[in-house]
Amino acid sequence: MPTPDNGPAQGAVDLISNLRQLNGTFAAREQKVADFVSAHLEEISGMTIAELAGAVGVSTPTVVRFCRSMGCDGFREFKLRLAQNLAVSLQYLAPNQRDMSEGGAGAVDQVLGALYATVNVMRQQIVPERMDAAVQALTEAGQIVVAGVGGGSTMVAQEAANRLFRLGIPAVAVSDSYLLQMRAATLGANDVLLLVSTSGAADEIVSAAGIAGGYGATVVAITRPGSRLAQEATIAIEADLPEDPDILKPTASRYAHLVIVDALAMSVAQARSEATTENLRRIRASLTAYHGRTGPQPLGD
Amino acid sequence: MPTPDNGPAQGAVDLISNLRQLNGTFAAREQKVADFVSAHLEEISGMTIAELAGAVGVSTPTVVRFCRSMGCDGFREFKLRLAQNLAVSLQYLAPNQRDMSEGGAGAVDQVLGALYATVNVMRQQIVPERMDAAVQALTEAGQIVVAGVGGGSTMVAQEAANRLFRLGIPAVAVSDSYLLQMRAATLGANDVLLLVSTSGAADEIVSAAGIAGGYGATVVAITRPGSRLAQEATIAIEADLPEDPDILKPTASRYAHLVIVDALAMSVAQARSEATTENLRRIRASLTAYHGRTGPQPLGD
DNA sequence: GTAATATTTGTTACTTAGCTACAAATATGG
DNA sequence: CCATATTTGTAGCTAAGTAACAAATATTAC
Repeated sequence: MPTPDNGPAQGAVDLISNLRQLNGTFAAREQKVADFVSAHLEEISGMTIAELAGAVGVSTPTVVRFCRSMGCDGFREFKLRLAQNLAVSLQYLAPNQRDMSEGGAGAVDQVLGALYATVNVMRQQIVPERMDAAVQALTEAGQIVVAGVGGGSTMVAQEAANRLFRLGIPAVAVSDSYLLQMRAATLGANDVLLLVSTSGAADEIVSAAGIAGGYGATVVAITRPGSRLAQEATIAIEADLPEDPDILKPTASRYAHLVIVDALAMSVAQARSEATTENLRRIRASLTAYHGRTGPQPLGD
Repeated sequence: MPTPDNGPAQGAVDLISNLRQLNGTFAAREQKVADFVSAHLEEISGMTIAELAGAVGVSTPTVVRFCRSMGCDGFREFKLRLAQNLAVSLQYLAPNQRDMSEGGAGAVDQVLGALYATVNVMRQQIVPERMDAAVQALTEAGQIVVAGVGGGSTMVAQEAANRLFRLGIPAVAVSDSYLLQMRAATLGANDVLLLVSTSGAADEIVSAAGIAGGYGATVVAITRPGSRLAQEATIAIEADLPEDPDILKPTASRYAHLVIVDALAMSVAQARSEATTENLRRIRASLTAYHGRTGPQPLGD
């Protein structure tokens, strides 16, 4: 859909999603190649065309033809692009190879691995139309109430309120359950309730969505696909994110949610830029007067 | 320094930093190759060894030898690894090519671009020893006070306190300037003051660091290299992060700081795992009793 | 200062990887 | 059931990457 005709080897096209999309449309033996590639994504880049053909049980030209069907110029380019597409997650996700015990930077790498994996999955699942709809609702909102349950989501909610508030839109983050129900009941047709929940099953959140929706407010939810919250929401930005069962590790989905919030806030900012820049100028001016520093520095530190 | 002897082609080693590190130690003609590669990083993956050799003005075996010096098995592997290393930044950092105007997923991509860029820079600058030292201090801390100024850093500070608190260590986040000074004064030899500041120049933070340090507390700072805060801190985790001057865009350094905090918290958790798991078990049990759900779900949502 | 050794670099030759052209086999439609 | 498309494999070709050896250059010791 993003690229109706992939003519001269576009570097940015994601091979893997392309593979998923074309799945089923291949000729019989080419499909076998596709299956094998899907199952052994990481090894392909290190293989020769003969090895791959041998492993699949087809001839080498079939492999080349498969690469062409994928929009590549040949096997060489296919390998290269596949490697590049995978690199992001692979770079840090070297599975057992890395010692858990090595302290120092090891922990950083682990966090980064989870971060990359989560964020990439999120990127695949984002539906642009939903984002646009959410941006529009937020841009035109009279007031915005943001909420999230649990440690991670609370933080994201607060950050969302923070960012939106800076744009001159009355936005508050609510973390108390009862307060949330009350706030939800005060929202009207022109207001937005923005909810963040990894699971989408927390009662207080779903209930708040119902209440706000009942009063005609737009409910934007960042949550798991098909969850109760997703069903209740007016606009559901859905992402099914992998979570590490290891309870010692941090919840990586926070990052994905933060990215979504940042993207929404940025789009809203651009949409409202006239009103916004004036507001930011004022904030900056007051801060500069406060601690004297100037220069191209991000607001708020 | 991380890899004294790079024997059998370690996949995770970053070629580009390796290149910078080895710069100057190459033989004359190999150095010419290195220079050319540095200057044309992105094109290399698409070149043949003959093309590269021709462009540099050396023989093909010299190129192969250069690749070997870099720890690769040959030119093939070199190209592949270079492509992988570059992919991360290239994937989203396609400069002006991407339309600013395309809403929807475009904003997400922009945020992701900034995220990747920032986080990769951070990863390069992390000093493992500092991380280890910080982890040790935090692990053995009697109490921890966390603080950050400005929107982004405040969030990170709160998240840090949140994570550490879950591990059974008394940790609080302070956002009020005066309260921070007071809190800092109450810290003793066994306590830790964890400060987050992008600029490292905010008076209230630097002052708090001085006070806490004066009373013998360990001051851990996540901040800019050489900043006032970095100088004042006992353990400085330094990262010089690129910031987009566009005020509408989100502050990407938050992500880098969050990753550091997560990594620290995770390491502390592992260090204290005996005490920790019991604590987490209790939290989980109480939550489960509260909303009935179970399963391998991250704590707190 | 020169001989001896080590290091660096290029030339030649070889193996194999990837691609093209063509032919056989299979599927599709009338 | 035949004729036409489409798919697949075989054989051969080009060139890419590498190895082995030899020449050139730098380094060291006496």
